[in-house]
Amino acid sequence: MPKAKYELIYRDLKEKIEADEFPYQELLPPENTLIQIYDCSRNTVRRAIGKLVTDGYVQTMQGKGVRNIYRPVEQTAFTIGEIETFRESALRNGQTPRTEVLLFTEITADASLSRRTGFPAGSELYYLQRLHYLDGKPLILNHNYFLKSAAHGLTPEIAANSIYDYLENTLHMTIVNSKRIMTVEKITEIDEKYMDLNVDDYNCVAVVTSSTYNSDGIMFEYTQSRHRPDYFHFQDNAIRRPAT
Amino acid sequence: MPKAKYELIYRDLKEKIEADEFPYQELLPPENTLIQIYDCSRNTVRRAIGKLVTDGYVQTMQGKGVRNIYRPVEQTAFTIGEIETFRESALRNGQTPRTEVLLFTEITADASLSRRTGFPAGSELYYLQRLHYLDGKPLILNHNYFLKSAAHGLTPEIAANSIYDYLENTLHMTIVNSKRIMTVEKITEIDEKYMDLNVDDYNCVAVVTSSTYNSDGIMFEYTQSRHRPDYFHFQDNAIRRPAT
DNA sequence: TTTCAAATATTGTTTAAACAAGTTGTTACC
DNA sequence: GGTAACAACTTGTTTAAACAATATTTGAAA
Repeated sequence: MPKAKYELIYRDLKEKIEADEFPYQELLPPENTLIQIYDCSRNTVRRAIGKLVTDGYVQTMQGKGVRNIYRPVEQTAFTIGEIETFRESALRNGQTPRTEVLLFTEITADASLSRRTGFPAGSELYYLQRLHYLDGKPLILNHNYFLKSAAHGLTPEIAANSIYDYLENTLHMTIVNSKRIMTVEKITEIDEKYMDLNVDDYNCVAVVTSSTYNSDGIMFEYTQSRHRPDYFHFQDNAIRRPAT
Repeated sequence: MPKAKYELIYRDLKEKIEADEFPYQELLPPENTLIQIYDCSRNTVRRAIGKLVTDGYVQTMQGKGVRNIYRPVEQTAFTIGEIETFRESALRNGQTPRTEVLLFTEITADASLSRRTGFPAGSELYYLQRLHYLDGKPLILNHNYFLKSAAHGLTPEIAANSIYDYLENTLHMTIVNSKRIMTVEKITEIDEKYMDLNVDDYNCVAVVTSSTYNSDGIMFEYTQSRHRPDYFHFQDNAIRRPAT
């Protein structure tokens, strides 16, 4: 339920751009027109446009206007670009998700694990291994570490569905921020076994390591996602800051 | 030369956070204090803080304050995360960059190339192959396509230094926006030859495909960067939008 | 017709103010 | 001591206004 007015304007403009209601490379209506359309102040319109800029949908040009530079992307397979659960991502792309829980244990972080994950030594954690299928194909092997104090009550049944759904809707946690690092690593025997890969074919996987924070500023999750290389697809939009 | 006040405040706070002047997990001074420190309005302070949020440096909590969640990252090798030239990135990480131009030609986009790159068919282009070395090691093999009309006067000598430096400082072009897609691809013979790789070791490379726009909204560059997998490292910070 | 200056249109920055919404601390009351 | 109401503090949203900076159009003068 979005309440903020700028959020509504942002979504409306975004939908219109995606629906091709503004021609590619052409200018959107000027701010003054949008102010009348949406019956709001200039700041509110500008805030909505600012979000479209960071999305890479439009480009503002001082003195000229706001140009539509949105291009639809071909959804090859699995696409990430925001904090989105596997399920959300799959459904958005019209695919059928399934998750298999390979391992569900509780562990205490020792010095080594603490260094690797960033959890304080001695933290009580859930450690899970999960395999994500898309349209029947195993694509992602996840190693999840959840802080027990923040995700208490987690079960294998929940893990087979959506952990985030549980955290957000049952525990009422608010997920805010996720720092991610992408690398490419050599395939392991576990990868090979579960993701149906063959060293003679691909001998690497794409690895996304993420540390996720909730609204209390607590890092409650550390996850390593190992992706089948032939289905890995990550999108990004970068903005160049003016010269220093 | 940053002129905007919010930009100065943003940079000052960012430096202070990186210099550990605010303790990790603690709150920054409240807005009202920052208003006095920087002698500005509340909006201006909030704009600076907003940029720190998207950088993943801080987290705002309504009713509580702004928490520092910045963690320094170990710079393993080559790190991307903004629009940055190879040279800028290398120097920022204290490394020695060198670029070798393998190929410098001028071509006209046919239907196939147009479909692949997004340039209109018939576009006059520069096509370059460049090899980027870091501390003597060949790490990135670039296939660059530049729109001739936007990058006229490009020479192999310029390409061996910094093309962006030429575009920005000589042609006075303003680079604004870059859409990037990351995938993992099978290694090619060219990759193997130039990046000193061995199929028996890694048989994949990390591929970053980028389409870059200037301030006129023109896509003037299409580049495919093929990275040595063992040195590839991409950082990102994602923010979860509130539930729909 | 050409050229230069002024006016107009558009986005960029900053200030000020009011109210909303969430958190924390205090105080009065039982 | 416990609790509930209240006050104080903090961030979130929105409006209004003024001026700056850039691009385009208009119009007057040569």
